[in-house]
Order: sequence, then C-alpha cells, then structure tokens
Amino acid sequence: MPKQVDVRERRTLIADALMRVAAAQGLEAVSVRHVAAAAGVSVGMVQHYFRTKDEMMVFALDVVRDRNQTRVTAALSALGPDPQPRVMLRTLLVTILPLDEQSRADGLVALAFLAYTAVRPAGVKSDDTAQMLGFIASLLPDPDAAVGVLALMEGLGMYVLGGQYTAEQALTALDAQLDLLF
Amino acid sequence: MPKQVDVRERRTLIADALMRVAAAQGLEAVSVRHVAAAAGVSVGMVQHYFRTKDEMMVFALDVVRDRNQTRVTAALSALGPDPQPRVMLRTLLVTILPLDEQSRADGLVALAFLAYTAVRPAGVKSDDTAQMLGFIASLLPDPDAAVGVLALMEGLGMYVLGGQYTAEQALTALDAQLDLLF
DNA sequence: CGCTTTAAAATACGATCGTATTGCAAAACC
DNA sequence: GGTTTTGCAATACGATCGTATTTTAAAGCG
Repeated sequence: MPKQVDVRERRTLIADALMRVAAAQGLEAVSVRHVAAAAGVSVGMVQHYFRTKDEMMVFALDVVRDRNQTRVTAALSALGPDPQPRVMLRTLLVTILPLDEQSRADGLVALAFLAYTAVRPAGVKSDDTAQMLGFIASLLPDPDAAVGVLALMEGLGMYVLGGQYTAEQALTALDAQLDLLF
Repeated sequence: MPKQVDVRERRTLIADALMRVAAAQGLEAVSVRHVAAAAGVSVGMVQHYFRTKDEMMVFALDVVRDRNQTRVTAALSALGPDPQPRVMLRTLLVTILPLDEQSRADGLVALAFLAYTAVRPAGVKSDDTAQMLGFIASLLPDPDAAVGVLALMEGLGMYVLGGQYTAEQALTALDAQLDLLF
C-alpha cells in the first residue's frame, strides 16, 4: 500500500478548502468538484476521505467549531492567572465576534451552516450552546442573564457579518451591556 | 391575448411556494422546478414571471420583508392610542421574534436568505436595519441602547429558530433586558 | 371577424451535480 | 520479493440544474 497518511490532516485540508469556497461564494457553491479544485486535489481523493458530501459538510462544521473553541481557550489562557470575571467574559465574547478577517470567514461559514442545519432533521447539530451558556452564567453576577448575553453576542455577530454594524458599534454595544450587568 | 392577469399576485403566488420549499427543505432545495411544482404551475410560467432564478429569489426576499413590516405595523396599531414606549418596543420585538409557526417559517426563510445575501456582491440587501434602529432608539430612554436591543432580538430569534432556546426563554431574556433599560 | 398580442405550457440544451465504478501504482507485510 | 492492501486518479452515469426556444391557445382590439 502507499505511504501511510494522516487521515485527519487530509480531511482538514479538504475542509479548509470547503470553507474557503463557502466564505467566498456561499454554501450553495460548495460542490465536491469545487472543493476538490480549491484544495488542489482530485475528486476521487475527496471521495476517498468523505463517502458523501454531507459527511464532508458535517466534518467542516466540526472544524469551524473546534477552531472557535481553540481561539477562545487561547484568548482566555492569555489573560494570566485569576482574571476578573468581567474581563474573562468580555474576552470570550470579543473572541467569538467576527471582527478580524479570519474569524469573519469562519463566521460566514458558521452562518451558512446554520441555515443549512436549521432545516436538517436532527443529529447534525451539537449542543455547545448549553455549555457556553453555563460558562457565561458562571461569570455573571446574575446567572440568569447568560441567555441574553449569548443572544446579544450572536446578534451583534450577525449584523457585523451582514455589514449593518461596524466592529466599533458592536464593541460599544457589548461594553454597554457589560456595564449594565456588572 | 389571454385574460389580463394580476402580475404581482402571480409573482406572490410563486414566491409563497418558494418560501414553503425553503422553510421545509432549505434554500438549497429551491430550484425553479421545485418551486413550480410546489406552486402547482409549470416551469414555463415561473419563467414567464421571473426571467432568472435570482430575480425570483430577490422578489421572495422582498415579500418576507413586507410581511414582517405588515405584521409589525398591525401589532403596533392594535395597541390603541398613545401606548407607552416600553409597551410599543416590546410589541415590536415580540412580533418579529419567530414564536409562532408562520413567523417561524418566515424566520427560516430570512435566515436562509441572510446566508445567501451575505456573500452576494451588493445591491440585493436593503437597509431596513437603519430605519428599525431609528425607531427603536426613539422608544428608549437611552437611544444609544438601540443597537444592542436590535442585536439581542436578532440573536434570540436565531437561537429560537435553531431550537437552542425556547420561546419562554427568549421572552424572559427580552423582558429582563427591558427591565434594565427602562 | 381577423389580426395581433400575450399567458402559459412544453420541450430542448448544455452544464453541473453527487456518486459509483474502475484502474493503477506504491508501500507495507509475510 | 511476491502478494496484498491502500491512496488516489480517472472516468462514467443518471439526475437535476438554469435557461433558451418553440408551440399552443385564448382574448383584447381594429
């Protein structure tokens, strides 16, 4: 057999290409052929690592989520020991907001997938929302406010992605909310 | 020539079918043929009223927006004369949230279109955001809080659509925010 | 009434889709 | 070192896509 290959790495390579296509031309432009071309590989190779297109999509969605998770934990651990809850929360929220170019691309992909999975029967979506909610609640004076905080961040992200809000507007609104809650 | 026909009505008939397809199977399932079948008409007729698929999509998006607008003004005018700002604002927000089945379908369509237009070059999106923002600001003690209120509502709507939040959770978070602001 | 215009259907066309199938070369294994 | 397994490419297949073209029939108008 040919040289042993890192399956996860190959899959990620393809998923990255998928996300580039999705961010640039939308999820509807994501086809096996386009993704293969964007990755610089053959259609057959994509098929080798993903039996179906849906399998590929689900994997790519997982990659986006993992990346977000990684960004968040990195930003949080960069805060040093024993940061104030408010600082931690703000860091978390700002990290997830699509403010720079890379996280903007991720956000576009996540948005496209959101619309994609909203209709799917089930099984695809995981519940990182619940755990995020719990974490936010642990940082707030009033844990019940977590639902609103998460929703506010999501909404700000949407409007930033859509171009209706600037990054500054989003940050201002976020800080105003934190002022209210702390 | 055949009987004169109400063009707008025919277009709306087709757009309604489009939205039914999009709400049930996602925007990717929206094809000229599917829409025609869902509307119970021929492909040729769809082509007669929309020269391209994109033209059809843009029209459908406009219909969704108009319907939302209509719902809001109806709900507001049902409040009677001189309602309190807080009541007006709450009515506005609750009306837009996808809490019942019909507005949920509209919300799904709007979400799908959001992902669709986020990538499109330009021209498609209108700026009803700005006018909504102004209206909300006029109802708030602190007009600057409008940005956050609108984003919160959008985020709540997303999570309700995605099934992560229940309608009750969304309403509770909304009222909590109004308590903070008034 | 006959001509013309137009709503609507039917069909055709080439491109692209997801996926199945087949072929082949390279390396791991006995 | 031959055999077998596996990574990957190539290609084929039928379905579906958006759209162009052609036909049919009905009704407005002189």
